[in-house]
Amino acid sequence: MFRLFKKSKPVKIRSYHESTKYGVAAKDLKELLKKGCSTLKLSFSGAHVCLYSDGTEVTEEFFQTLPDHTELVLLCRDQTWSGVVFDISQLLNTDRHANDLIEAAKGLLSDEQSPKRRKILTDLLLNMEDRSELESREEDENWFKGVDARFKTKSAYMKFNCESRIRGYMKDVENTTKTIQKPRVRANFLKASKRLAEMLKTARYNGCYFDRTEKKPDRLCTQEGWFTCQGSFDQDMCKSLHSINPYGSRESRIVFSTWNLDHRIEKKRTIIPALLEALENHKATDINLNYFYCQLFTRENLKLVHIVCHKKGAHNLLCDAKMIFGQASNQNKGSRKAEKRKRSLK
DNA sequence: CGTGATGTTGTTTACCAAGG
DNA sequence: CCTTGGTAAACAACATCACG
Repeated sequence: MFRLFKKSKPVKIRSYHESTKYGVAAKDLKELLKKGCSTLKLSFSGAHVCLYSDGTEVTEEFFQTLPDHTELVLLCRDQTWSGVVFDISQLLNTDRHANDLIEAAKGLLSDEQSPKRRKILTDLLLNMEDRSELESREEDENWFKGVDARFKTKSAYMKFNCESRIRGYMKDVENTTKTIQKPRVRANFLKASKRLAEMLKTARYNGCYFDRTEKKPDRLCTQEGWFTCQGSFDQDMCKSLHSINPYGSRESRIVFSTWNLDHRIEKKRTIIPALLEALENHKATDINLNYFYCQLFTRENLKLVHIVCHKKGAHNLLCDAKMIFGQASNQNKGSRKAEKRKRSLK
């Protein structure tokens, strides 16, 4: 007598995108595909199955030899599953397994000899041990190690850090005053410089850029403190997708200090000389100081970049000649133009 | 041609002084 | 007193120029 019924084999099956596993019993591969496609709502045509663990394709023959409850992945036409690059999305969904993962990585690291593997493990740990949700000194003492005692919260420190960088730019403007020979120009420049300093002070040195507690358009980071590299001055965006959260750990905070606020139109090579030249030939009141303020100190001309995206060579960008003049008499015209430009940039 | 000095781009740190 | 703001010194990478 023929064996009419083969015994069904129970396996666990999941799809490419969803990590939820379903138990399915089938007596052969065809039945598995049929049942699998229906539970996972996938198209039957072109569907195939492989091992979750290492991506080995499951044939009819191979299927019969599988142990019960083997974990399998049901793939559509053209999809492949690499067992080595195992379920990355699950790794990123770390909140649930974060502590286990951290412990596991620390364990591996403790007797790891290969520098490359050490690097990978330490990078993983650096990103997993994210304390960015903590804000005060009491909550995350380690983050504040080496930070002046006057800072009580991370945001306050980051804000100061930003202010101090931007104050440095103002310093450069002030310092050029001393180098000017002609007394008339020098006096004009000093006046302009004083006015710029006033404007900057009113704006609180734009410290809001690094402060995650600031409102949306004012901060450069997310509410959690994530900053994204804006790409080198001549690129629209960063190809390497650099990102960092200095609020996350002491180490990230320190590494963040290597990130730069890069002037697209360069401060010393271009902006300051342009201001100087304008003051040589024109009355101070004819100059659109607001334009210079924006180029020197605001995100209109500043890009936050990872150090590898910070090009230190000449940028060869010029100030907009149309914007340099006409602050008072052409105020309306000028600001309308500025609005127009802003809109067309978006 | 390479090399060193100088000046540009930025950053951090320690320290000082004025003011609430 | 602590906070705030400013300064000076140190660091690193790159561009440019003069010199042997």
